[in-house]
Amino acid sequence: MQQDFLQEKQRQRAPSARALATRSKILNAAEQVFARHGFDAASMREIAQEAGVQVALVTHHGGSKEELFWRVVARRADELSQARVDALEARRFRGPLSVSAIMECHFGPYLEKAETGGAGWFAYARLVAMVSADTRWRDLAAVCFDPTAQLFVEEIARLYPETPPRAIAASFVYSVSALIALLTTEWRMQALGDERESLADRFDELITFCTAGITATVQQDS
Amino acid sequence: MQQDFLQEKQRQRAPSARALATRSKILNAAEQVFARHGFDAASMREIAQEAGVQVALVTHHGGSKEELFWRVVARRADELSQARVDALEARRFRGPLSVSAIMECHFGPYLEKAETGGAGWFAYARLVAMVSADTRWRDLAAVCFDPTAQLFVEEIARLYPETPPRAIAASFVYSVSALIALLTTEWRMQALGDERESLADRFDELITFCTAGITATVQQDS
DNA sequence: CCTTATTTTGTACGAATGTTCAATCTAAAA
DNA sequence: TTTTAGATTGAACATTCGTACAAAATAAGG
Repeated sequence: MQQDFLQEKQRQRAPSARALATRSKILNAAEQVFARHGFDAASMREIAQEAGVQVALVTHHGGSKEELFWRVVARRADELSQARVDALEARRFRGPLSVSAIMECHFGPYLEKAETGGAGWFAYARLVAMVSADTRWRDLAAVCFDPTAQLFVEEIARLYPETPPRAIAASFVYSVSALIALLTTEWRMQALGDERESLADRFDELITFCTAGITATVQQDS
Repeated sequence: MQQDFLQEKQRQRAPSARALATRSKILNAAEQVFARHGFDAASMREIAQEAGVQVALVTHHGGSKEELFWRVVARRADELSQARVDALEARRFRGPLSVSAIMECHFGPYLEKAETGGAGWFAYARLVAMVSADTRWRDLAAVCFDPTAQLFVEEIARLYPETPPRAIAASFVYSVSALIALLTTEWRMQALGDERESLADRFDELITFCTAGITATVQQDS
């Protein structure tokens, strides 16, 4: 994805290897702190401390607090969006698509990254929840999330040409919100009697839930 | 619901009618400001200004900022929980329950209140989203939300005795998260092509979605 | 080696925050 | 009417916040 929303300032030299390392260290620290406290309660000072650098260095690499949040979200969103589109393309070659296949192409790549990529991707899930819930991040969502989501909605719409797109868009948003709930409100499920099981099993269950929901909705509205 | 988590200080006189009025004015103002900016970005000063009173008066009636948030959430949660339980009881007299009937008893009372009760209930939806997403409100959710949710989960579990409760709890959380998404991320749905329609129609669609999802999940896991 | 762009440090500023407290006003109770 | 608990005001406190800036350290390019 082209990141034209915040270009780097003009450089005369390429950033040094060490600079790139600290830059990544700062983004990781910001990701953890933002996920832990939310945007407003997170402080630049805690981010700096978590990264082991000075406060001004965070500003130097990340820009303002708001710009820093953009960079943190966009970094993972770009990687994940690419993986989702790739999964969809690969699946297309293996025959005609179904609703469950499309949802697997959307949920699957995140599962793989979360299982192998450590705490960063779980923190990212909390950031997605924040961005989706707060109208303040409208533009961020429009840049980072909407294009890929639009792609998947259209893919489902192709399966049901006589169903109005709005019904599909709504049920897709419900599905994504359920995914975010799975990743961010595990404590609430446990409080209601859901003991821990493997993340992969939960994903299978979720895909069953969403596929049935989407199918029932489009059939009712067509 | 018994509100033992923060009792009033001992009084020698009953609060005057005017005091009760300003108290309610403050809770309403806090509700709006919390919903608008989130807990951390909301300021006691903006709440005071919105209520047309001094800052110290907000503290006097609401306690600390955190206590004030509890009071704001608990006020609506108690009323809504009562309505949901009443709806379930009333429905039981009209014959055997189904999944869709149970979900209607959960979603319906909110719809009625939102359609007649003005902006307060829409603000409350945003507060529920915050509480559900942030582990900081674990105790608040346990007191205000979990008992009623537990009741509905058990009601569904009674329909499928051979299904493990955790599958039902998970799909119920997915359903509630979809309801919250419907109420708080309308802008995201519109960005994906969902034009505005009546709230009641959206609720019908959502119940279709959730009923199908729950039914498919419990049948797969039994 | 020397120059210079970049990275990193340390510090400081002004603004905004939640909370507290004494003083004043209101109205219920005696 | 007198008394007094409670409601309301206004101002102040200490703290934390995001940001800016100059100086020092680093490393790349000539």
